Amino acid sequence: MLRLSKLTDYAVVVMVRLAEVSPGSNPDVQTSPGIAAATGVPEPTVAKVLKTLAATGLVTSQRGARGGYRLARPLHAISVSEVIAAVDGPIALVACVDGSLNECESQGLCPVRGRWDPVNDAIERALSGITLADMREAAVPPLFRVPALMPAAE
Amino acid sequence: MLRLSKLTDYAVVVMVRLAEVSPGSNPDVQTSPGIAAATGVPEPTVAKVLKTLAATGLVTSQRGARGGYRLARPLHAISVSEVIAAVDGPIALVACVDGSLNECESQGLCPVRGRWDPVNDAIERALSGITLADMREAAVPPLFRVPALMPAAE
DNA sequence: TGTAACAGGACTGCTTCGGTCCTGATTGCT
DNA sequence: AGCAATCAGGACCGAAGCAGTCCTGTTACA
Ligand code: FES
Ligand code: FES
Repeated sequence: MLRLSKLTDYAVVVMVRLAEVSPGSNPDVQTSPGIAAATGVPEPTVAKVLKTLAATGLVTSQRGARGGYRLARPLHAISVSEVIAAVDGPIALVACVDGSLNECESQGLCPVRGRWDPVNDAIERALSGITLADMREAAVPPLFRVPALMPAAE
Repeated sequence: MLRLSKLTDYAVVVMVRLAEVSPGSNPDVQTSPGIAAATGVPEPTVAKVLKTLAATGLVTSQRGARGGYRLARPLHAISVSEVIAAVDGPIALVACVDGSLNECESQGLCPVRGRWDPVNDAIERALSGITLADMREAAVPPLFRVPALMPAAE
């Protein structure tokens, strides 16, 4: 349980990569194929992730021929909870989100009504305190990141 | 994402019910059908949950004719993380936990290797601080909820 | 005008989960 | 001793969500 989806991890990878080129290089935006080549993630998948992130406002897009994507905020200003919420939907631990059973609304004695609220809030708080910059720091140490070194997935 | 399974919620419901046993009533243990009738959860499902909890040691079982289940620890000594780990497996946010594949190709360059560790640890810490007693308190007062009752771990 | 790149879906195969049921093993009671 | 109640443990199936791909516009630059 508490297994987050691969898409979320891809989102983190992509956004970290998106921040790697920002410091004043020739292009201020990066294209989906370029990021895919740099990260080793399949192009359609990375495109899907980028579109999702753009829809939620975590990254900004520039359409057209010389278009691409850009981070809306620096890494240290983006929390993990935002990324998870953007990719995997809102952080809801209980199943009462959908109207499977109507007894939850009318009765008021639903066992799951407010039970998981403290847990939910605690997780939300914990995830809000971690930024993408922290995750990059945690992942980099063993081998420094080399662009275009990725052996790709087999 | 971060949607915990219904089984986990059932486990909480069942364990809270298990603690409701009258101190000194006829049986010090409760049977699966009895708990199912008291909670409204289908009998096979509650039996499955109980068996899982018993396998992990969160509850103790008494076999035989007058058998049943009993909490191994009081509610305030059981954290939510234990229940989640018991029902849904270990709290692992990445997919590389099991040896489905040869782990990763090379752990040194794996992007997910240590990246989610701080997040994982933060969630674990947050969940460890909440006990079943806290969840019961949060769920019991549907109409008697007192604003100043929140323990609030801030 | 032509091309490069994003936008936003629809679609499908697959894994996992939720839920049920069956067959033993064990213990108390008659 | 025999019977009944109860747990133990797995097998099984259907449903749901997820991962991944692809297609058809729309926009902007050269
Ligand atoms: S299931 Fe929604 S309030 Fe209970
Ligand atoms: S997925 Fe297991 S180490 Fe990367």
